[in-house]
Amino acid sequence: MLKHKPDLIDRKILREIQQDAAISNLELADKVGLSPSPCSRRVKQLEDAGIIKRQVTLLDQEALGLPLTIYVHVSMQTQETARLENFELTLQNFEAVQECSLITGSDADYILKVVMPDMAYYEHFLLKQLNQIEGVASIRTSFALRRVISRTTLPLGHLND
Amino acid sequence: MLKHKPDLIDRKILREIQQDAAISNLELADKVGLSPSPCSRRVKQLEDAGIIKRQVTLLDQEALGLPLTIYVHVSMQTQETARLENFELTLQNFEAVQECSLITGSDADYILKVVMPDMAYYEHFLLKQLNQIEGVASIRTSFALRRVISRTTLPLGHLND
DNA sequence: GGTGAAAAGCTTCGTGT
DNA sequence: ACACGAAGCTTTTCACC
Repeated sequence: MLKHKPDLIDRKILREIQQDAAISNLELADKVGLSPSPCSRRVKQLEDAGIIKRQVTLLDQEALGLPLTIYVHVSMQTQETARLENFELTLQNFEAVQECSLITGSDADYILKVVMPDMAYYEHFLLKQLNQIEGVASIRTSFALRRVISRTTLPLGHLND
Repeated sequence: MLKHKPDLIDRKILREIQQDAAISNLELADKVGLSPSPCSRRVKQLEDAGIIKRQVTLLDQEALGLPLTIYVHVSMQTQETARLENFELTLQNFEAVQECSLITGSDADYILKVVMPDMAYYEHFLLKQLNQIEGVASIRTSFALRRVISRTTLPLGHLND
């Protein structure tokens, strides 16, 4: 899906705004070596091309009282479409679930990343919510001891000419 | 780490700006039922309290030619501190690594989430980069067949009075 | 915390190169 | 396609209620 292949300046723009969405067009233009007008034009084009999705504010997990990050591997009894759909739909209701992917190459079917205030909350989530969903066969829990890398910036190196 | 416990209005603010960092203070104030001045005051307080970290722009993985999301479980030969530190430091150089956590409750030591343009890139990453790091014992690869949930918004429900 | 006004900043044009 | 410059607007920031 590479309709609008970003050139060198586009990539500079993307690099900057990925790190800081609050940057003004003026400062952005300066950093990428452009004047404000063509810079904002390029940003708009990148939005229209669907490359720029949206701007979000990142909060601090610890400061909000969510020190626990947990990776959960979920296996399903069957791979029936209806079962999977129901599982995925139910999961949408749990705000603690930051990520969920259907995966292959593992004994599990889904991998989840969830954040929690403490163990009591996780126990409740595990036994009363996740484990209650129809079709769940087994669950394996991995606690994150330490966050080594946590990035929202996508790599752009593969776009080089 | 709950120095400044956010009240109801704070939580409304956090909910809004988590979803859209581009919202103006005027519109934000309106949405949370405040006038602009106290609203911006609260946002500043939340920043000072370390609850608000920063604003970022999210890009589209597919539009950028990065259709592959891969979860990688890495086991280390030993848990020697120096080895782990070297592994973690080396990993910082790989922009494709979106997340990396040291985990327990699994046979693996680290779980990684990486994004890739295609299989050839991943093969290179796996054999020439990840596998070359001192102390890596074994690597298990799980391809994401489908992204079910991908959120950057932290849950706030546990803060309710 | 609300209201108002002033000041500062940004974005957006048009024009020219 | 980019640079420059002016106009117009929004936003932030006070002082005061």
